Amino acid sequence: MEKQTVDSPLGLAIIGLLSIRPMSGYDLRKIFLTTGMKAFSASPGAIYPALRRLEKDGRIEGTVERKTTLRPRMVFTLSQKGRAAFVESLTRPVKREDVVRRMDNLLLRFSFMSELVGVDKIADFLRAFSTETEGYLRELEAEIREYAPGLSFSGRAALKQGIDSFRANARWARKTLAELKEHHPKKGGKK
Amino acid sequence: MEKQTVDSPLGLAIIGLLSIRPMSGYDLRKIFLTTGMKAFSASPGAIYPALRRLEKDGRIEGTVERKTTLRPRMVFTLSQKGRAAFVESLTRPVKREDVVRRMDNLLLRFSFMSELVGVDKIADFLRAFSTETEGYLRELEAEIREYAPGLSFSGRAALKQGIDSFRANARWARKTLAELKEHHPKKGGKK
DNA sequence: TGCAGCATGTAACCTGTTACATGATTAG
DNA sequence: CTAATCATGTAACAGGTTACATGCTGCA
Repeated sequence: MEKQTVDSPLGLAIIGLLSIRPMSGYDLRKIFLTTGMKAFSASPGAIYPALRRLEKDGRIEGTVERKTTLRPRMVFTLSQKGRAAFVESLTRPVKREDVVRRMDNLLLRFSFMSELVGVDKIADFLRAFSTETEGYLRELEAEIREYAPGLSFSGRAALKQGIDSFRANARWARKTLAELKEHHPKKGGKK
Repeated sequence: MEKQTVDSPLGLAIIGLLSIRPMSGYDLRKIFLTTGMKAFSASPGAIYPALRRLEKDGRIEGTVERKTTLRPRMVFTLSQKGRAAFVESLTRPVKREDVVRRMDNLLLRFSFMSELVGVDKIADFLRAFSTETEGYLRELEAEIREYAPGLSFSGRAALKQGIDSFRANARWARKTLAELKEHHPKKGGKK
């Protein structure tokens, strides 16, 4: 079987944006610099090598605009293979470890789902997201009950911040699932 | 002047833990594996090289227990220099960019503050944290107002998640600042 | 003409991941 | 004795950071 390509956060973000429309490296940079995707690196030293990796892997294709000059503008398009692999990666099961160590990756996956997978898959994602988040939340709550007395003021407060933050995520997932059901009632999704 | 040492997340976590008590690499691993610090790498391939870097830099000192055997146990202690540098790094100003791209680093810094800096510095930190978080929150809110119509269901929901999450952080900071004032009333801290 | 912004790239470096390897100690 | 756990490490690789470099384009 094909080797399991685990995307870097930046690679995944690029693929996701290209799934919306073809773009150049510079277009991607601007998005990372100016929108809510500021968490990703906008440095050319990260973006251009990432694009070349994805191209070598056959998941995107670059075509040169403005051929005549020495400074061409390359526009990248998601290939069929790339789109298929991306859809597959979007629907991978949500594990506890993803919630604990790769929350950013989960949210990134979610943000591109509507256009590429059915409503039922989105609902599955949100349900697993809730389950795992709430599970980890219980671990953290047990931990604070057990260790709180031994911790310093700021140590304890930092732990509470973690709990608050996972709690906000769990709430978000439940609310979003409810909205999803409201806007796409009853019968299954498009895929 | 000394070169500005920017710590890797793992390096900072290790220094912080060693500021509480001396430990071996294996002790650190266990903490990263079993406590709320799961977000850090517990792999030997990350921890042992990090310890060696910090030692070479003179910020920690390793002493061998159980000298006789081929598999020694090394216990690392924070040096005076290491402690001073750590305190300095804890009190560095909180910038907008820290909130946007290095939230984890900020929370890590905060978690070790009580034992090393005065109450007034902790309060400064929380105030700057609130200010910057709320500032970024307003940026995100402007963004969702402007772009929401053009976004897909999941794209919009992902943006909302970001807003929820920063909002939770802002609330946490204000609540924590209030608790701090309650428990350490009026007159300045120890440093 | 000159400058700001468009657009792409490279090189050195740092750090983390994965996988592998090794020996020591202790409980059953 | 032997398995689990303690304890430390290395090598190959991947990906991001910072700093630098270069050329094109439109406009004042």
